Amino acid sequence: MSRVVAVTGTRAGRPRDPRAHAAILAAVRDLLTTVGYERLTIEAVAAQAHVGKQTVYRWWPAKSALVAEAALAGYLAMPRTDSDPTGDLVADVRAWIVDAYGRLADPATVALIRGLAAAAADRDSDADLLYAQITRPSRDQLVTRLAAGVTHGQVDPATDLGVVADTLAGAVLYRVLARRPPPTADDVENLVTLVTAGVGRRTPGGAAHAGDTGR
Amino acid sequence: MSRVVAVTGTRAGRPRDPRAHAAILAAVRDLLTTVGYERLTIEAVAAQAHVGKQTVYRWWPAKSALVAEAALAGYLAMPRTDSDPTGDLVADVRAWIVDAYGRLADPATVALIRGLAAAAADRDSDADLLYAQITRPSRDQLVTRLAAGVTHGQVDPATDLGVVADTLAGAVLYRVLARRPPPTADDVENLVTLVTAGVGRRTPGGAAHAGDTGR
Amino acid sequence: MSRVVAVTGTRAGRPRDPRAHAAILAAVRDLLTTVGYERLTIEAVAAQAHVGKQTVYRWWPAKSALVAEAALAGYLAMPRTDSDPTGDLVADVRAWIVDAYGRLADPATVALIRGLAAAAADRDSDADLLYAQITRPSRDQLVTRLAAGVTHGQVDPATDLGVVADTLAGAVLYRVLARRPPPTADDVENLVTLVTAGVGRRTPGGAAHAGDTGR
Amino acid sequence: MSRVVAVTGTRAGRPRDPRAHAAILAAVRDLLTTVGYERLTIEAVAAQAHVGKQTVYRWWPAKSALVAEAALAGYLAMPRTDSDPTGDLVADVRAWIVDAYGRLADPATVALIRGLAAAAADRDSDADLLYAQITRPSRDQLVTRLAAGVTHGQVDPATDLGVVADTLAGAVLYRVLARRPPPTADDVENLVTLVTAGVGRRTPGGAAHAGDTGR
DNA sequence: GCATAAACGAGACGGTACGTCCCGTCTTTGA
DNA sequence: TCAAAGACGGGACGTACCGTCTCGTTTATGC
Repeated sequence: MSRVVAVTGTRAGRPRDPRAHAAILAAVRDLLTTVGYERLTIEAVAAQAHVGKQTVYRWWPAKSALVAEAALAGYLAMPRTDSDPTGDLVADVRAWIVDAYGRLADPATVALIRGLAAAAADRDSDADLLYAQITRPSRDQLVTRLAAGVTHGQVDPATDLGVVADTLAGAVLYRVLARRPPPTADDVENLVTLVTAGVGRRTPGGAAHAGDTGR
Repeated sequence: MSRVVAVTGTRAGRPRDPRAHAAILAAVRDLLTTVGYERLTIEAVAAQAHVGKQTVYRWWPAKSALVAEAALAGYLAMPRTDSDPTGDLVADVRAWIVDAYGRLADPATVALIRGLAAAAADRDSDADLLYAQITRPSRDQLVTRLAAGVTHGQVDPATDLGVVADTLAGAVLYRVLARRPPPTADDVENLVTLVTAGVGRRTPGGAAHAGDTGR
Repeated sequence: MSRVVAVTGTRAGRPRDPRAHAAILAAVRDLLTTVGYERLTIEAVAAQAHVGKQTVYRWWPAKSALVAEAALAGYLAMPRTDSDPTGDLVADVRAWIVDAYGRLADPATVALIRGLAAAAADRDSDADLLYAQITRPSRDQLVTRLAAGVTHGQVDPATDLGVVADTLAGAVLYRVLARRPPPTADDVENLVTLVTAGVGRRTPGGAAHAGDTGR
Repeated sequence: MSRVVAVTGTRAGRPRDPRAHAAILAAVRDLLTTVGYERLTIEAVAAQAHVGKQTVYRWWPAKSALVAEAALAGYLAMPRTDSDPTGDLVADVRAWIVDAYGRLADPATVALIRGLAAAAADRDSDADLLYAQITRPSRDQLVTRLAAGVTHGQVDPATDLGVVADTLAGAVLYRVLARRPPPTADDVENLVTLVTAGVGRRTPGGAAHAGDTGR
């Protein structure tokens, strides 16, 4: 019957069980890989995690949020962190592209990305947050490499590196969603060429390059 | 998506009612716009179209097929057909990009694209078909313009135009799915620069970029 | 798409399946007997009847309604119809009481009566209807016998037979609900005496009998 | 219903809070009146009493026990204790009946009785205990009055007063559960007649009624 | 014409999952 | 040790849709 509220910040009541939390996210990842986003049900998640449905609903408002957190909680294969920029722009861009497509060899990663795409379609509020989270680490890595290119004089300083990174990330995502076959070595090389040429130093005052003069 | 009718003679029985067919597709488009793919139900489609559920199931096997046909049956805003290549590569690419983003001003178009993305995530079988249908008209138009660029000597003949078109389409699709704000004039210009520079004539025999020559 | 309404009274759509209807009521009776009203769940009813939950909810608004119909649909053991009034008031009343208590030997009957009591507690609207249905056949039979008693001059014509019948029915119901042990022969005899004496011919103008004079 | 406390010395630890105890019972009575037994939940009781659920479960094993104690802890309107037998059998019986029905004017009393009936239906173990507790004070009072009638020669000494009292109590309970409208003055009078006549002095050695005497 | 056949609106069917409520238990902080 | 708070695994609730299955009705072909 005491109505005194604790002064300290720790709330009364049983604290959240981290094991349940982790089991739920693991179940989401498994089910996403096996049955896909549309056929993933919260009922199945709870069952597989040996958890009451209410425990899921207590912490996540919707299936999309669940998938989002599962993806962001370290279950999404991340870019290799050990490949630092070499200073060779072409090699660096090629390495990034190869790495990005390479990670798509893991079915769980592909399933998570597709799930996130579907989740984003369901969550107006933070769709761009979700996409940012998916692509940011990769994107930042690419931006770093391009910035090194600027330093080495291989990349035009006027280039908006963000636009380049987003475009490349979009191209990769597109292949995943459209379920295109993995790119061939030629495809990769063409993409490398497009990007490296596209960001190369340009004559001041003109948006186009030497080809313009051939007109 | 609808059942193929035998070429040899018309079968007996009441023929398919085209009014019901159209009403269903219209209901799909409306519901996609208002509630989105995930919350679109066949029950609601049938109710809104004043049609029995069986009439829907008779002609479409799944929700994704319904959405696909709704998108392909003229409900998806198509690229303007009246803008022929001018021969000015920069202007042509810019026109294409502006046109592509411009069509996204229609909420119904955006809803259909998102719906198709979700449907494709659910249907391995025809994901690339769906994406091809969404992006092909646009994509072909861009390829045509780039090919004109080749003719005019503005585009390197070695360029794989398909890769360029896919990359640009992916970048646009990415912005739609991620619900990014509409691109600014600067964004567009940066994208134009990236692409036009990327496809420009290069020194033969090398993947090296324009910057190489300027050094 | 035709909007013409049929002239006939038969509604469109698939008609109600009487087999599902019967299976549900049978399941209710079984479960009522085995687990009792409180632990009877609609989920279990549907499962046992091999029926979808919605089919139950489509026709019955609540568990209480379900139990009510199960009881009234012939699943409640009824009074023997072959025992006509003999004209001997004491024998007739005794026969009625013995019969009433005898029917309580069937566990299903007892379970149904208890379930109806609980259901009536849940259904303000028609609790007295429910009780009337439970007790009416018995009650009417008793009223018939007492009426014969009036004809034979054994029962005071001023007696409100309904009050008598309700009182006796209430006494029986009370024993069921209170789970009293079955009445002994003496109990029955005492009850017979109470009633037969209570309805006996009285001197006109007075509510009480000879005992009054002792005052 | 609450746990028995050892007589030998007070145990260590915080003593039971009587305010919580009382608040719980009050909440039970309120909820029983407002929502009824079926929709009364322990969760709601705890919330309304500003008490933790565990505090309820610590002292009461089940909803029925809670309702039982609420009824017995002075929340059930009791018979008036100031009306002693006058020696006038008819007046005494009439007073008892009027008093019994009069107490049913209080909605909380009616709700408690209905709740107890439902609880008893759910708990084989103490159904008769519950009923005894509800009806005993009333019942005993009636037996006392009838016993006075025996003394005054108005009641046949062979009468089993318990059977009479139970029958009358059952009749009253029946009206409550069946939600019959309050009895009219005529109904009361008829019931008084039935009982007073039924228990009146009879000719020795026969179960026959007053009418037998040919009067 | 008149049978046959298919499509139609309607809606009941056996099911699955939804998101919520409550069960009875457990685990924390605080008195 | 009791109490308030509140998370936990679990079960049932009543609802929404799924995809299927009758119904009566409508609209065509073909005998």
